[in-house]
Amino acid sequence: MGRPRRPILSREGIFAAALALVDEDGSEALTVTRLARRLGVQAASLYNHVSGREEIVEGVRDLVVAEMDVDALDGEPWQEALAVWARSYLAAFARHPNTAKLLSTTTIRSPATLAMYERAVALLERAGWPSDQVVTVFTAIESFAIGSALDLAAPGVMIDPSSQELPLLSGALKDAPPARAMAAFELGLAALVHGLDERLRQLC
Amino acid sequence: MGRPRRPILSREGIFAAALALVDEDGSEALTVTRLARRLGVQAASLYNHVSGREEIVEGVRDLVVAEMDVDALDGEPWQEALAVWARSYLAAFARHPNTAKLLSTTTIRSPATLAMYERAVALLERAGWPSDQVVTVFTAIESFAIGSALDLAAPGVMIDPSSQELPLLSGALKDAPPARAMAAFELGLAALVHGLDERLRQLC
DNA sequence: ACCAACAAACTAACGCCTTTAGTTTCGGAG
DNA sequence: CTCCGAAACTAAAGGCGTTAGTTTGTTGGT
Repeated sequence: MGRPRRPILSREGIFAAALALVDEDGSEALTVTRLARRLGVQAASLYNHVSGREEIVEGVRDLVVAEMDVDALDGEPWQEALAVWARSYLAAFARHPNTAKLLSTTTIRSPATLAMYERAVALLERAGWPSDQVVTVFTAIESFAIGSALDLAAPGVMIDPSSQELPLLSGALKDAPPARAMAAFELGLAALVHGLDERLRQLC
Repeated sequence: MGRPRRPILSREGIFAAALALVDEDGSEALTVTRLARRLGVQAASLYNHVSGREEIVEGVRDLVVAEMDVDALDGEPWQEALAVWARSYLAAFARHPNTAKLLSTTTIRSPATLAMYERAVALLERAGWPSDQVVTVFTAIESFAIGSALDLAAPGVMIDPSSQELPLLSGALKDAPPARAMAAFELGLAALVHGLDERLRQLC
């Protein structure tokens, strides 16, 4: 076949297709072979545009991070700014739940991600956090957000209703709100930010 | 070769070898082929003892969960009990950092894990949390713990020191404590538990 | 003591996967 | 117009999980 009259592939197109593939078929569906099939192309052709599967994953990460509200980190007060940003963080993963598993091991090399961190540091220093605690505070928030994103994508607790063991858990699950993961995120975020606020006040 | 005079394999041996393999060579090293090689056996032989790779992963999960201090969930007061348990949760993953990625997508089918949840529910109900919030509270804590475990296993922030961009982030990273992930966990845990405590008080 | 049944290893094979090497064809620059 | 590089291809190597069928050792009933 040789070179086509108009290029079929591009880095952006590959990343977008990869994200769509993960959204539709799950994180384990992101294989070079299946991605190529979706793009109407042989697997080897992708290697003209990207260095390998790993680079494709990083491309997906950039697309998801791009949906986060990084501008929120410029807001005031810091507690509110952090909460708004964290909500947009979770919202991005809520729109692409299957990417959470794919991206949870944070290979922090993506420029977009680093730029986001830079602004978060600025926010916390402006707020008066001592410089040796800035990274600690932000890490705590992000760990919570990542964990919540994974929980959001997890397929609810599977419990055998026939077994009479675990009566308390069964009951608690019945009473739990329908949007379990989201409710836990909001509750935890509020508690976390409130707790951090008191800690900061106590430092001054 | 046929049946050996004494069995070479057993479920427990397979799970233990799988955990050791992940500990030594990382989560992506857990393949049926490599696990078999480590056990001195052909890959297909494992299928006489386990149904497939997924069951092996669940076996690893059970081993890690077994290292957590579930008894802590019977303690008093609930804030302290939850904190002790969460620390043992993170400690288990600290001993086996590479398993975090393997287990983070919580297929909650393992009996040990469900039993742990049952006791957590009991703890929170004893503490006076309304029944429709028990699962929410526990989910928040566990999401934070899982996120922290992943962070613990992550290979620190890779930042190019030659590039003059990201000055704030570079500085903050220099000032951050050496055990960054652990410090973030302790700070976040304290804030989270404190915030939840205030929320509960406010409900009464 | 024999034989059937079962257990636990094996070999072979399928259909995926990632990646590399080499080939063909097209577009654009000199 | 020619030639170089871009962008598709085909072919292949080597690893993956899993299934099917085979061999051999152990054990329990007659």
